[in-house]
Amino acid sequence: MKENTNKNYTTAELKMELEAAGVRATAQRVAILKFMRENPVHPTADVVYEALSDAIGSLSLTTVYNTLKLFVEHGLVLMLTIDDTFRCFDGNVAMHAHFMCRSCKKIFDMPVPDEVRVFAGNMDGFTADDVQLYVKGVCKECNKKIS
Amino acid sequence: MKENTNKNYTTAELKMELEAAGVRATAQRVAILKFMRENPVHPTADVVYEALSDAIGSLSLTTVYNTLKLFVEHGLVLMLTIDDTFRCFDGNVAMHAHFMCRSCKKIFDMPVPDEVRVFAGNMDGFTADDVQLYVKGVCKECNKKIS
DNA sequence: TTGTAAATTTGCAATGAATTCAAAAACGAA
DNA sequence: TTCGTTTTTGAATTCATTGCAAATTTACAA
Repeated sequence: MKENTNKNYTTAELKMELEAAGVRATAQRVAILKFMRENPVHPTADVVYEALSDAIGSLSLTTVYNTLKLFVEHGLVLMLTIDDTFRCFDGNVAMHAHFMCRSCKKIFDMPVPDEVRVFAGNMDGFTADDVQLYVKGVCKECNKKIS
Repeated sequence: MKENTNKNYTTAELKMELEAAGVRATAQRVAILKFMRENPVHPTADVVYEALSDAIGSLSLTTVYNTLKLFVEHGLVLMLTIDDTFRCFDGNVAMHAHFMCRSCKKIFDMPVPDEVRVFAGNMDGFTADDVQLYVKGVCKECNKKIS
């Protein structure tokens, strides 16, 4: 529904972003943030690990788990829980909804109704820091195949 | 934010509901559906099992998992994926949002903005069958304790 | 009722994503 | 360089969920 602008990031840019967020800019963190920023996908920790383990021979899956958790805590990436069988992440932290296709399992980004944005501010006594709108069904492509 | 009306259900009512949904009404299924309908909580499979294993001595945790999965497939209960560390279920299938407190971990029901309801119909080529709005933050009670 | 095939339940073993932990490595300040 | 701290690594572990095969229950026909 929405194409991510897929620009490239320099190491300097990524280091600045990490330090601005208050996390030390190690080689592993720069590589993981670069992957999350440049790829408009919703990878699991394992997918990130597989994508980077060639370039960083020593990379450990534990480091990917730790780093993504750290990034979530510092607001650098989002954690999605749209599917209960795996945890995935999103390098696009701007507010948007997610659609997961029950057939092909792909996750799509979608715009969010304005009302959802203001929704979080309207809860007497409750303070919200994260709003996720998840939709499940069948995507355009799979609907074509079925009919 | 919203109190569930917590009426009692007769076995006859529950059996009728199961059969109307197309599932055979066994003793275990009636007991599990009764628990889900009468308790306005968001239990994990294990919580349901603990709640019922005294009354049904032979009950197996596997049966609870299988039955809740079956109920989800037949629209009798909802599965929530608001937290990635556990899967929980909701006996209230009317559309509503969920708020999870990061402090006490409780899950609250909330009304949903009307726009979210119509949202699912507005996606060119995509067909939606499930919409979940998850909000995380700190609940009223925990906010009081902190301040 | 009784027999029989199908559906359901049970309990234990297996799975696999995520975490723990302690040792090794990298870092940063002096 | 040295020292103390932070980060990374990988093997072992955890634990919620699932697989599976045997036991039980059910529906229904004879």
